[in-house]
Amino acid sequence: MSFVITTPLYYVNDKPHLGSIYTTLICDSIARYKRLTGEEVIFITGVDEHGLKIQRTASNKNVDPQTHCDEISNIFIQNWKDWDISHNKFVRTSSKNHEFIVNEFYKRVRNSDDIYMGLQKGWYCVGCEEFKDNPDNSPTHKCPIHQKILEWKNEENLFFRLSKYQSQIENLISDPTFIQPKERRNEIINFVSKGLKDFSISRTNVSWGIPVPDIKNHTFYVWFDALLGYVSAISQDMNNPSLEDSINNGWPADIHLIGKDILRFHAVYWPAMLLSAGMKLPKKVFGHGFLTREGQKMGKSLGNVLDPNLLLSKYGKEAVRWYLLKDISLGNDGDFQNKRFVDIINNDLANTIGNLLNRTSSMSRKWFDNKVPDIEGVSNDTKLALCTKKTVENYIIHFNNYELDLAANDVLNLAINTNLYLNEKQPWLLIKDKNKISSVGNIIYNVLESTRIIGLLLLPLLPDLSTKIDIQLGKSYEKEKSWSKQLNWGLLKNKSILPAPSPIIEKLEYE
RNA sequence: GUCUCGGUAGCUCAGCUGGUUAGAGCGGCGGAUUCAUAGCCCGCAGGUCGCGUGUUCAAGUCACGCUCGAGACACCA
Repeated sequence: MSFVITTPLYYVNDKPHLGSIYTTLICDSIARYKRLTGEEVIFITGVDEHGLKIQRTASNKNVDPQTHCDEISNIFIQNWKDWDISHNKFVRTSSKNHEFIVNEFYKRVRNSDDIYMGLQKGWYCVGCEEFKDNPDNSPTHKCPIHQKILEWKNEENLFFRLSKYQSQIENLISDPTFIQPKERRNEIINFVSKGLKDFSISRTNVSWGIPVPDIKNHTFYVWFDALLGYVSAISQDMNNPSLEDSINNGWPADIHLIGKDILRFHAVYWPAMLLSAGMKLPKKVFGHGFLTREGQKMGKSLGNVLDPNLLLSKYGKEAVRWYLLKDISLGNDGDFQNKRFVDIINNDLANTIGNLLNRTSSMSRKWFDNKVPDIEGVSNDTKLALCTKKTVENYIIHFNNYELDLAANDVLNLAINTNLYLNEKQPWLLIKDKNKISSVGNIIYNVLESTRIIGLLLLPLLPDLSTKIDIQLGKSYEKEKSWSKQLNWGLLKNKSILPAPSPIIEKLEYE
C-alpha cells in the first residue's frame, strides 16, 4: 500500500506564484513525514497545459503552444528543485502517455453510457471566445472585458452525466472525513443538494487540447483532461503505461491537497467521473485557504504580488517554510506580514531552537571535553524525558490529522520547555562544585537528548535545519534506521564528539 | 437576493457539549541571570469577548434580530 498525495496540476499560464509554492510545500512536508514513518509515498505534482488561455498566451508571444508549455513547465521544474520539493512524479498533461490515459478513461466512461452529445447554450463573447457566467446581472448583456454585446449561442459539446451520480455523491460527501475543512464541506453539500446537472467535457473551438476520439474538432475540456493527470502520473514512467497500471500501482489518492477555489471539481465532478469509470475514489480532498499580504488580497491589479523567488533568495527556504507551515493553519486563509515573518523566524528558529542548541552544545563541550557527557545510565522518567515523550505523541497525532501548524508548535514548545529546564537546573552554578559533575552530566545529557529529538521532529518540516542540528550534535541520525524508533528517549551516545557550534539560521532584519 | 463561516488583549488567534478572578504566541514595559546567537528565564499588559434583546440560578459559550467582514450559489481555472 502506498500513500498517494497530490498538489493541483498548476496551470502554465504563468510561472509559479506564492500560492503554488504554499500548496506544494505543505504536500512536501506531509510526503516527507509519511516517508519517515515508513510508508511508501507517491507524491504527485505537475502542470495543466491545455486550453484556450494557453493557446492564446502562446499566440501572443508568437510561439506555438507546446513551446510555451515547455518553457513554463521547465520553470516549474526548476522552482521545485530550488525549493527542494521531494515529489516522485511530475506530470505534464501535454505528454503522450497522459493523452493515452485520458482516452482509456474516456472509453470506460462512454461504456458506462455516461457520455452524450448535447448543446451548450449560453451568452457568448466573441472577443473572449467564452461563455459568460451571469450575463443576467447586466441589463445590456455586455461582456465586462470587451464591452461587446454577447451573442446567444448553441455549441455542440459532449456531456458527462453527472446528474446520474447525485445520490452517490451525496453519500460520499456526507462522510465528514472526505472534504476538509468543514466550512468548505458545507458549501459543497449545499451545492450538491440543489441538484447536479450534467456538464460539458469537450470544446469545439480549442485546438490546443487532447482530441476526442472519433469526433472531429472536439478536444477534451479541462476537467476531463487535467484531473486525469493524477492517474496518469502514477504510471508515467512504466514501459507501457495504462489505466490499469495506475489502478494497480497506487490509485486511489489518499489526499488531494488543493486551493479552496477548485474544491468543487475535486469533491464532486472528479468522484463522479471515477465512479463512472469504475475506479476507486480519493480518500480525502483538502481545500486550503488563500494567502494575503499585509491584510490585502494579492493581485496583479493591486501590484502587491509577492514573488516567491525573491523570498527564497532573501530569506532562504527554511524560513519561508516555517512561516507558511507553522504560522498558518491549513484550511484558514493566511496573511503574509513582513514584520511578523521576521519576528517569528528570529524568535522560533534563531532564539528558541537555535540558541538552545548553541548553549547546550557549548556547555557540554566546555565541561565534558568537547563531547556528550559520559553518564551512568539514562533515566526515562525525568521531567524532560516525559515532556519529550508527550510532545512526540502529540506531534504524531497532529501530523496524521494534517495539522502541520500544531505539529510545528509541538516542536517549538518542546524547545521552550527544554530552555526552561535548563534555567531551572542551572548547571552553570552546579559546575562550580566539582562533586556535582555527574549531576551536571545528567542535566546536559538530557538537554542534548531533547535537542536531538527536536531536530528529528523538524525533519519533515525543515529538512535543512534539521540536518544542521544533527551535524552539530555529532550526526546521531541514522537514515537507514526507523525514524520513529529514533524518537525514543536515550539514544544519544555517551562521549560522542560535538563539533564547535555555529548558528543554524541567520537572524533576519526588518526591511 | 438565498445560504455558510467569522467578528475575543496593539497584532495573529485558542476558548469542546453554558459554571471559579477570559487564555497563548508576537510586539511593548520592567526584573533576574550568564551556559548561549543582547540570548534564555521571571513579572506586568486591565480586552464593552461586534451591537441589542431573550432563555437560564449562571452566557464569550444557547436562541432571535441588527451590523461589519470573508465565502458559496456550476463549466475562468
